[in-house]
This record gives sequence, C-alpha cells and structure tokens, in this order.
Amino acid sequence: MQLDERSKQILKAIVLSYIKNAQPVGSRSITERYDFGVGPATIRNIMSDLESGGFLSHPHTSAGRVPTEKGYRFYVDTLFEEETFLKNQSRITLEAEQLVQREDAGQLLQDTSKLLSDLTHYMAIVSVPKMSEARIRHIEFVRLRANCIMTITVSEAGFVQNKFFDLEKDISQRSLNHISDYLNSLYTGMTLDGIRKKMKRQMEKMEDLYDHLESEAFELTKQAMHELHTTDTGELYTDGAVHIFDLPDFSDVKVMKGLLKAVKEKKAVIELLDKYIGSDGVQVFIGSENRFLGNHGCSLVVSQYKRGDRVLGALGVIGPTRMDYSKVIPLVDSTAKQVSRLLEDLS
Amino acid sequence: MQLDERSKQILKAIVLSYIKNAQPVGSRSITERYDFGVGPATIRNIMSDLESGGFLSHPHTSAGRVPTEKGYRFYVDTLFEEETFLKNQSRITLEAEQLVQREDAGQLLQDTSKLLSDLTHYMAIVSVPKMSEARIRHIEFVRLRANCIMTITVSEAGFVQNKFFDLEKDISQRSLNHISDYLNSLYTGMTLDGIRKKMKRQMEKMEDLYDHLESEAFELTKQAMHELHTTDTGELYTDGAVHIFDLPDFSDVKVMKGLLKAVKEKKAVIELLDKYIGSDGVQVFIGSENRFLGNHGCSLVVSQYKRGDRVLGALGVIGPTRMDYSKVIPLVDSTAKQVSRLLEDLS
DNA sequence: TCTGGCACTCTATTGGTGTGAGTGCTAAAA
DNA sequence: TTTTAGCACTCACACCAATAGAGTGCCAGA
Repeated sequence: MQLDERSKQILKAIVLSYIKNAQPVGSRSITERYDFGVGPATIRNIMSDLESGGFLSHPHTSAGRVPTEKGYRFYVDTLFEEETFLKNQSRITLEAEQLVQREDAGQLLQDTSKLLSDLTHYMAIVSVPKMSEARIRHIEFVRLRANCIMTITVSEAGFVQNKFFDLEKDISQRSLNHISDYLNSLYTGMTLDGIRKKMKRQMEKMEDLYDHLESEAFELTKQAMHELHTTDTGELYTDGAVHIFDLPDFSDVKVMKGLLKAVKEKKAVIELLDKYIGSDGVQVFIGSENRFLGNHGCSLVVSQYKRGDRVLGALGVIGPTRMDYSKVIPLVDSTAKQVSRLLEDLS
Repeated sequence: MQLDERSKQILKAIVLSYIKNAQPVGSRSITERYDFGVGPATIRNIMSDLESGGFLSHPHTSAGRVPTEKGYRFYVDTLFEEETFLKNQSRITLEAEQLVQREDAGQLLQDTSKLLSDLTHYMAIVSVPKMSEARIRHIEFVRLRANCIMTITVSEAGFVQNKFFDLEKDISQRSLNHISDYLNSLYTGMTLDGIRKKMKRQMEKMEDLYDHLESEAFELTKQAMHELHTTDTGELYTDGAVHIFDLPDFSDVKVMKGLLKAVKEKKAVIELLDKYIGSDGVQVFIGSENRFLGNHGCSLVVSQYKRGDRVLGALGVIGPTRMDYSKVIPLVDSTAKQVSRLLEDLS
C-alpha cells in the first residue's frame, strides 16, 4: 500500500494527537488543530482509506480513530524527523552528564535507569553485563571460615560480583592471597573461561611437573567459573515502575499488575533484552511485534551499550504503545552512548 | 472504658469479619455467623456501646460497623489468643527452614523478604544491618587503577559490602595485601570505628616510631570509615509490593501509588524501622499510631533480628490496617527467630 | 435485660432518556 | 475527479428516577 504525502501527514497528525491525549481522534479535531486546507469530510475519507490500509482502527462506530500497531510502526519508520533527534540531543547529553561520576559501574547503571525513567516518565530498564562473559581485571579470594570462601571478581568495565562457595579442602587466607596474586599477574584481561582453558593447556604442557600453586589456582578458577555459570542468570535494574500509574492507558488495574509482576520477575525482560542485544543503534518494538510486550500492551525502545567494541548490555524504556517516540528514541540513543563513554572512562 | 466479656467477643467477631471480608459488618451477619445466643437487636445495642467507646465507627447511617484503629489496637492487645500463635508456629518454621541455606547473609535477607510476602500476601520489608556499625570479620583492598581502590568488608554476620574510593597517593596491590593481612590478623571482630580508634591509640603510644605499614593501614581505615559513614544510609529489601493490588482496601489508585512511591524511596521506611528496632519481640503499629503508616492507611508488624546479643536489623510486614494480625504476628515472630538462628549458623 | 417489629436512612443498582461526538453516504460544487 | 456540505445514523456517556436491600434506631412488650 502506497500512501501519498498528504495521507502520511494526516497519519502523523493522528499519531501525534493520540500520543498526546490518549484519546481517539476525530476528523473534526484534525481540521481544527492542523491546517491541511481541507474540511473534515475530506479527512474522513482519508481516514477511511488509512483504516482499510490497516494504519488506523475504530474502537466503535462513532468514536474517533486510533493508530494501530502498524500505524505506529509506519510513524516510527518513515515519519520520524531527523531534526527532532538533533534538537533534543544537546539538552539530554547535558542531563546525562550529571550522572554521578563513580568508580562503581553497577551504581552507574542504577543511576542511569533512574535518569531514564525520570526524563521519560516511563519505566526504564538496564541490563547488567554477565560476569561469566566479562573480561576480568581483578580476582580475589577471601576465606570466610573452614571450607568456605568468597570470591570477588572485578571486570574490566568496573563491575563487581561476590560469590560464595564451599571447598572440599580448606585453604588458608595466605594461600588464597598467593593464588589471587598469581591469577592477577598472569591472566588479567581474559574471561574466567579463558583463564581456565589457558591454565589447563599450560598444565598439560608441563605434564605432572606443574607446581602446587598452579594446581590449586586452577581448581579455584574452575569452581568460580562453575558458580558463575550456574547463578549468573543476568541482572536487571529497573526504575520508574510507579510511572505507569499516571498513564491513562493503564487505568485498568489488572494490566498494571500484570506488567509490574512481569518486570519484577525480570526473567522475561532479560530474555527480551538479550534477544535484541545484537543489533546496533536504537531499536523500537511495538506491541505485539514481541510476545511479552503485546501481552501487556506496551512498546520498548532499546539500545545496546558497549565498552570499546564489546557489547555489554542494553538499556531502554518500556512505555505504552502510544508513547512519545520522538522524545524517547533520541533519549535512549544518547543515554546509551553516554553510558558507553562513561564506562570507557572507568578504565 | 471497661468492656464486659461479651462485648469483647463481639468486638473480636467484628474485627475478624472485617479482616476477612473488608466489608462493614452488620448486626445481622454477626448473629448468623457467630452463635452468641442473642438476636440482632441486642448485638446492635452492644455495637452502639462499642461505637461510643470509640472501638467502632460508621461509614454512614445505614452501613454496618467498621473497627476503628482503637478497635484494632484493642483486638491486638487483649483479644489475641495465644493458641493461634502456637498453632501456626510449626507450619511456619517448616516453611522458613526451606530458605536456601547460603553463606551470603544478604541473599538470606532477600529470600526472607520474599518468603514473608509470599506467605502473608502483603508487602514485606527487611532492613540490612549497617556496615558502619558491624563487627568486621574480614577486610580486603583491591587496587583498581592508579589512585583508586575498592574495599571489601565482610561482617561477622556474613554481610559483604564493596566501596570505591580515591586516594591521594597510589598504593600497589602488594602493599594493599600487606595492609589487609595486617588488619585482619590484629583487628577482626571489632567495628571499623573501633579499629581506627585502637590503631590511633597504639600509634600514639609508640609515638613516631610506628612503622610505615601501620600508618598506611591507619589512613586506609580512616578513609574506609569515612566512606562507610557517608554512604551507609541503610539498606532495605522489600518484596511483594504487587500484592497491594489484590487488596480491596487499596482500590484507590492514588493510595496505591503513594504507598509504592514511599516504599521505593526507602528512606522513610528505614527511619520507621530504625526507630522501633530497639524493643524486643514483635511490635504492631496500627495506622496513625505512626505518621508514615497513617498517611497510607496501613499497619506494620515488625520484629528485630539479631546475632547473638547484637540486634542487627528488623523485618516485618506492611499491610492494610485490617490485616490478619493473628496470622501475621506469629509469622513475623518466627521468621525473625529463624533469621537470627540462620545468621548464627553462618559463623 | 432482651427481643420483635417498624419506620427511617442511605447506598447501590437498574432502566430509561437525552446529548454530543463522530462516522458514512450521497448529492452538489469546484 | 476531487472536495465539500448536509443529513441520517450509531454509540458511549452522563443524568435522572425508581427501586431494592441492608442496616440502624427506637419503642413497647416479654
């Protein structure tokens, strides 16, 4: 279906109006608010065309038109004006600069989610990089009591994780320190899995001549790997869940509850982010283009953030399908870039 | 005002009925559900007395009676049957046993809040002990990059905290290890503040003969102390916020939102818990007996948990004023005891 | 002191009606 | 051929009145 320029403009006007007021928009209000130089009847005809094209729909016979998901998609894909992007860019970056400059990358992500939700008034989500895939800057073992130690891993990007596990054999703190020193001096910048593999290769080369320290270090690394892989299901920071109370779209308590519950469970959201973490730049998922979003009648604007060339995670905004894409998209975009930059600085 | 036995029983019946149905209770339904051997008219008279005594109130002329806060208070204080306590005890302890036996005390508290909210269907809150007041089992410094280190403190109770801070002078990881060793070997079991004071005394005694290591250790401890004191505003785990959607009491979206927002901010709740953390055993705060609760029309059942003789924090349940105290009180009680026991085991 | 009965009050529900916003269609105008 | 004006029609919603129902308060009698 091809739309002529005027139809596009009218579709855009309808989407904008609906984004703003959350009310079905009638032919009359279009002629009043926007000057297309035509009367309501003409608008009605065009609306009718747009409806048969699948861009608009009708709640009931005598209500105004409402954009369908296809309508939103069309709006986002083709009607989006580059100028809006640029107009907002400077302001947003300014606000993002105010993110506390911390050494703690986890805190940075948490602040980011708060910033995103405050600026958009929607719900923000930020996924935390998986430690099991991260390159390690530092690893440390602490003996808590007999047969029980804690490992602290700091990734290159500045994320920290503590893990507890039991050992068959008790190891003194002194030995643990030696092992940490050994690992840190030789293997920084690799993933835990990489460390394990490299150690294994080295040990095999030296056959049974490898020294005691190395063997213990290997065992510990193996355990830490295992622990990380079994428990590292991915973390998620969310913020601004309360905002959904302010949205007329979610006046239905059941929908609100469902969404809150789903986000609380986190798993579905993490999968959602993981799935689309691969592609570059901002992505927009509208309603039923994704199972999760469709079930809750909302959309997701998401972008990946990275450190150097490595994609670390994704951050984005979940809002109603009729959310203000022209604001949210550039905001998510610049926030992701800002986070990437800040993570770069923490090195 | 003195109530005779029958009045008490009827008051109790009204509170129970209202707890169960969240509906004003009429004289008729009392005679139907409970056998007091009297007619509705008699009940009405007694209700009238209870109302003038301030235990009941009237939404409007022809509605049933609703307990006032004074009514709840009376119910909780005097009508509570010890048998209910014991009856539930075994079941609850059983469920609490299933809390994952982890080495990580933080995880334990998080699991606890989930357990509490799952069992009660209200919102659960658990405060985390302040690291600045805790006795330290282990302290560790990690150099992240020039002039920037991270300290990891593990408390005796098993809580872990990471803090980042900048140093004027760069210190190598090797020196940091020595300092950690030094601190751990001499000062475990004291609070950070205690360590600092003791070191200072020792340094003064030895005057300017104290060695280099000790001086650096002292500086680091001072910094860590400072960092902990400025950022250690208290942590809070909450769970089950979504449950408030199921409560008819909070059908008003505004009230829900207010409560959620307040709990999200955490500060007010932490203050609330801190305030009453001193007293032993379960405490019940009903509605406007406390500012925070009154504003949101809810009550708090709370108990402290400890490790040995030291009170570490508090845990409890926030629910509507008409919550089922006979279930919640023993649950909170036994959960607190269970948590205390588990923390004891982690040593 | 308790009870039955009766009048009274107030809420919630139901059904009917009018209004307004909006569409769809058709015929006339441009 | 495109646009417009007009008109009939639909539907949601607010408003109103009537009614049912639950509950109280009070009084007279057991």
